[in-house]
Amino acid sequence: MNAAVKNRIPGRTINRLTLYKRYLEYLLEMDSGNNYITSSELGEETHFNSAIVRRDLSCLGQLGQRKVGYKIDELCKTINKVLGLDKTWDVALIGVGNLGKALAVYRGFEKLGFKIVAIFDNDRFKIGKKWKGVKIQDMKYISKIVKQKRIKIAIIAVPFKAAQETADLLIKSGIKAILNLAPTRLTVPDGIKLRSIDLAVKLENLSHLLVRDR
Amino acid sequence: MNAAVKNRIPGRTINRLTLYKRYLEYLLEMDSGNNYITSSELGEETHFNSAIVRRDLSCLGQLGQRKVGYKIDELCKTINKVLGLDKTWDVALIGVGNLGKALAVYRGFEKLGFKIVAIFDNDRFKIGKKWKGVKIQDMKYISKIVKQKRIKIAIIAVPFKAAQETADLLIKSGIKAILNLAPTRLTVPDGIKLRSIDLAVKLENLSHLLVRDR
DNA sequence: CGATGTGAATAATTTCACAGCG
DNA sequence: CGCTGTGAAATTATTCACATCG
Repeated sequence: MNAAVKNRIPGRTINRLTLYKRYLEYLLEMDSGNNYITSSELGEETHFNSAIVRRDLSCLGQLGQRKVGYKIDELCKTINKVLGLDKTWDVALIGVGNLGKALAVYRGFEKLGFKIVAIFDNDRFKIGKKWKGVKIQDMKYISKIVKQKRIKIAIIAVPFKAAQETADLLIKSGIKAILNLAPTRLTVPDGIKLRSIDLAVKLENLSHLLVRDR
Repeated sequence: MNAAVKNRIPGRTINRLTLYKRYLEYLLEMDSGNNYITSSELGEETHFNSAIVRRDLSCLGQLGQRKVGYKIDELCKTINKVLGLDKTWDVALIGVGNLGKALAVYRGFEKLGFKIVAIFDNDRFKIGKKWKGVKIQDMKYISKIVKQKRIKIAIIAVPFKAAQETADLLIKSGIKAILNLAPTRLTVPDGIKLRSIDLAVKLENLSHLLVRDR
């Protein structure tokens, strides 16, 4: 059934890899002169136990050098590869409310390797406008353009009532991964990757913690 | 050391409670006529196993009725109480870039019980403007106003370079819980609640999944 | 020596499966 | 009967602790 189960890296590990990598890139940018980093240093910086740093990194192969640590640039490159960041991903953004707009103009994406190449909305006052050089198009062209450009990743930033039908349409058009920012649980077929950012979950978690501790 | 460790509800459970509650509220709004819901129905809807739904809900006390299920309105009320949502929380928003603006004008918050009562930025072109009736103020007044209004929750939506110092200032001013939207790991003292929303983590998780499965 | 990599121990979370009860 | 609530098993994740090796 599962073809690709050799050495599946745990989901939590993947999340931490992003955080490790962010710090490694910061170090490289700083050019501190230090070429190596130990698991304890990396752990301290990212607030994880050094043992889990080592176990996480051991998923990537034998990268460390005893007594020295991990070579920063090499480790960084390996993590990027595992995260699929050795290429740039074309991304479709659906919905240009304030949140969508925030994403559309956010420059950080491209640095990470995600390039918004298509933007859709169904507000006729927005259609035709450009954000960072990308024209906002009518949502009725989603299927055509996603297919044409072979886009694999989409960000859904539409109102929650429209989120599921948007997802369905995207998937029918060939999208393989969805980042859902609408505050609703999406249902997607097997094989489609889905991650959600849910503000309410985070906020209510905080308020719970506040009342829990008196 | 820990005064409030009687019946601490697991963090994952708390996250799911938000999702259960969202569906329950939807049902109440629909007024479908059905007053009860079973763990299987709730689980199916929220994509969780019915056993974990039952275990989660059992943390709240003995709420279910055998053969019938859980009374929707009662369950909803209990969850809200546990999540600290039986009152409205005043929230401070720091940073009115696109992301901050998206949050400032987002009407969903208030419905959840979070009211943005103070907005700060240090861009003098933004200071003085109003968003949804709340004036944007100079960040130098953070301490004064947070103390004055006794605000406990803050959302940080400033550029990542300013995030840590903003957090430090907020905490010194009496903030007890922070939702961090800046793409950086914050360090906060014990007792301060911190949750982060990290777009990069989510996106890179997706790209990893795409390359993992071919 | 001093760091990694990893078995083994521990902890946390989820799932199974069923007793118990209205 | 049909559901909840929950022991017990299974699974997953983290931490300890140390053999190993450059």
